[in-house]
Amino acid sequence: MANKYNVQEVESKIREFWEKKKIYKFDKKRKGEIYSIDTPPPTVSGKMHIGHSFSYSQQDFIARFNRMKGNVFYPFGTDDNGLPTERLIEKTKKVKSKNMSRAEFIKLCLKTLKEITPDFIDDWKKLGISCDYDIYYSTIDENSRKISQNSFLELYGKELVYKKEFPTLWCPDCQTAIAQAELEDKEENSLFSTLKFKVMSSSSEENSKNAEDLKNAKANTILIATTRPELLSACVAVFVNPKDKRYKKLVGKKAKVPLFDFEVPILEDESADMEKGTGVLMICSYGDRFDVDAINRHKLDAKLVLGKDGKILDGDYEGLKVKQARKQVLEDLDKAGLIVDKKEISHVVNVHDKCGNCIEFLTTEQWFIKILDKKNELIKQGKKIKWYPEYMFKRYENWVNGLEWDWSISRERHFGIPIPVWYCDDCNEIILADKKELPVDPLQIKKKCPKCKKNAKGEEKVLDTWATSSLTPQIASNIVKGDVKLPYSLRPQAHDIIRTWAFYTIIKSLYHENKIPWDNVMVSGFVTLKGEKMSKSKGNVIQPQEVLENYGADALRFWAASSKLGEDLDYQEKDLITGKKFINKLINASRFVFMNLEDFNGKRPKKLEVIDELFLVKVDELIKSVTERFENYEYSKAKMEVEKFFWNMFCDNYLEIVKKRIYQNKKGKESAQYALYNGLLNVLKLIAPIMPFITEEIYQTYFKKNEKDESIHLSEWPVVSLLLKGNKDSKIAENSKFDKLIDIIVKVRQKKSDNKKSMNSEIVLHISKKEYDEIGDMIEDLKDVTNAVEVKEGRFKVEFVE
RNA sequence: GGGCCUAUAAGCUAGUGGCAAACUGACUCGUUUACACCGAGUAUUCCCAGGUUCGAUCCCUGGUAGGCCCACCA
Repeated sequence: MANKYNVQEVESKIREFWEKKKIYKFDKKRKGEIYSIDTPPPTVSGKMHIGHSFSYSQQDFIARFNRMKGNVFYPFGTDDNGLPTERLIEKTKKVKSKNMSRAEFIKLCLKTLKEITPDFIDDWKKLGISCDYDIYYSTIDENSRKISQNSFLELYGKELVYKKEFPTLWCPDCQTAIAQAELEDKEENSLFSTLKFKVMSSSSEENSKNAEDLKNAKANTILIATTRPELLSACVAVFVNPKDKRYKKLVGKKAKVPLFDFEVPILEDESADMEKGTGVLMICSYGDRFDVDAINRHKLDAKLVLGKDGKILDGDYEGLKVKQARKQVLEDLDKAGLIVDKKEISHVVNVHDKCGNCIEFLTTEQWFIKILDKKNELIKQGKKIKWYPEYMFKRYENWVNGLEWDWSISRERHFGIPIPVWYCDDCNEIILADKKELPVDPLQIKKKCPKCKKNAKGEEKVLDTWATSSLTPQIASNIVKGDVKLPYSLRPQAHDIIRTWAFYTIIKSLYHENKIPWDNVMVSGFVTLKGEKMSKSKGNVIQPQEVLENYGADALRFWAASSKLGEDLDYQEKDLITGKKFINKLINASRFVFMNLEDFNGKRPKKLEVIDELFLVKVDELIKSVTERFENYEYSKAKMEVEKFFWNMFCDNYLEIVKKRIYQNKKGKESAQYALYNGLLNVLKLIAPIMPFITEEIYQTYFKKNEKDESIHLSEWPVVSLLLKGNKDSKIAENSKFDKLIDIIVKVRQKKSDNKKSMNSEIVLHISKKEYDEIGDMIEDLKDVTNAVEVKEGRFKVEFVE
């Protein structure tokens, strides 16, 4: 091994070795239970970002640990069927999906994906993510399309999918329906305007044909505050609270909508908050979700004023976008003297998570999956899964409890998996695709209505990307022909998509297989920079490619292992440096160990020196603890324990203790060699899941000739019994002797330091009789490490030899 | 407004019902058979208040601050 460690060189050499030898190939015949991982397919976005490198490292620790304990199924996929991909293609290819035919655009998407995906995946390989990249899926490939469309058909058959015309969440910018889970909050400044509505003293007998009378009637005025004056023309009612005495007498009368001069009923409804605004609430179709509820409740007729493009449909404001219309309406109201008060407020509005634009409610025909009547069952499923950290289950539960709509799965997009249905032009019959023809694009295939034999029209909508990515376990299983079944062992993911990916996957596997999708979920946090979430807009982005270039994958992974599961981690350059130092130390210690192992035959000597045996007991304790840590997904503690042990126990103490014995060919040399060899090998194995490159490099350089396994990552996870033989209790008792020895060494070092002497200055050491008796069989070692010419009984004292 | 998480040294983090700890940084010292990307040593600390307890940084209650999710959108 070269003296100077060239990270780039070594890591790419090791990577090539892994690929050539197919170290991470899934082989179901390999012994050991299969630990299956539902790998998150990253959205193809050009480059891996730091958050990816963080969370994928964390799942890889677990994957590698389990590979050494048995067998691992670890596929890789990319998510590339939705809006983000459309946007990426539009941006990189400088095209507008809207201006292209669907077939043309899809062709371009697929072609571009083919170009960019390999480079994209390469970043994962460079990080040392140990997936079997041959078990690969894309959420737009044939297998995925087939499974996704099949899921749709199956759920339709079970009456869990339905189509309905309903006011749904709509993004005017993306021009598609969206799901509740795709909403995000955004703080926005708005003008909160108080408008004058005339109250007509109409009774039930009177109506508008007596216009003359009404005009003469004594017209009261009520004030209504709103942030959405552009929806005035869609006003369908005015609500007051039944308990509100101020407005009691108005109930049953009609209010005249300012500017538009039509009348709407004044109704009592609990939802009107007496404290808010003027206590009077106007209901428009549709300002928000409460308008939707209110209109349904009172069976009011909705008015359609907004088009799918977010523009006003007709009237004086036709063609204006929501915000323009708002401005114009306000100006006109102002001119007419209908505004009593205006104030600037800051409030939170719902925006689409993909584009950040305000959502609207539009009545459109959409496909839904039933979930509202299954809340309890879905929570029950969630409870069967083990969540790491445990409290993440709460987030899931809260989300399920707070659901208000069924899952809207259809999207008005070009690029996506088509919904496999046709509609008869004549009788509107829904014609389903045949399972055998999947995957299918209904726009490409002509069908006839089985009833009236007329031509049927293909559905233009596509499935939302979550409708497909919620099937990743089934998609991956299908690649290996069902060798891996649900439930998987593990779903790794970040906490922001509990309400989407985790939730939807749980729904699908409940509906399709009546199972939980996985036994365990491990939830990663985010990467922050100085406490702030990284984002391109803030410009505080760290590129993992640069980190890999400067420090290497092992150091990056070492950093990623320093945060507890579920917790956000602040990016700190110094952590990378610490990782790099640790790598260096591993290299140097290994070189030193093997410098002294040239005449070592690999066999266990008949008798181990006490100190060596005790050291190996320490290693055993470490193995036991680290194994438990990994089993509980506590990789950060595992890392910390190995790091600490290696640096302090192994290098600073044990190596120092046995140095002289080996240099000077003293008695017990073989015993020390044996302990060094096994101690180092086990430490390497314990840290291998976290730092796969350097451990492999050291294994190949020094251990391979004696060890049977082709790669350290295919070697067996260390087991405790190796060293802890015989009476366990007595070993532990003796073990405290080891600690005692360390205590004395520390005290001697302190004395030397106090006296400004070098660590290898010669001394005569005095220790108490009790100590002397206790560590009696290790006196030679004590002499070696403290450079004492003599150890005497008596009060503790360090005498310096001139 | 509801739920959840977090609060420990200058920084980042472990940890425990009984002398509070690692790493980085600071300071002092040392370095000739792995490593100066090293070794040894020193200093500094448990958010606030109340309770349980012989004893609380840890458990309980309340508060404060920060983060996340949800609700609020007239």
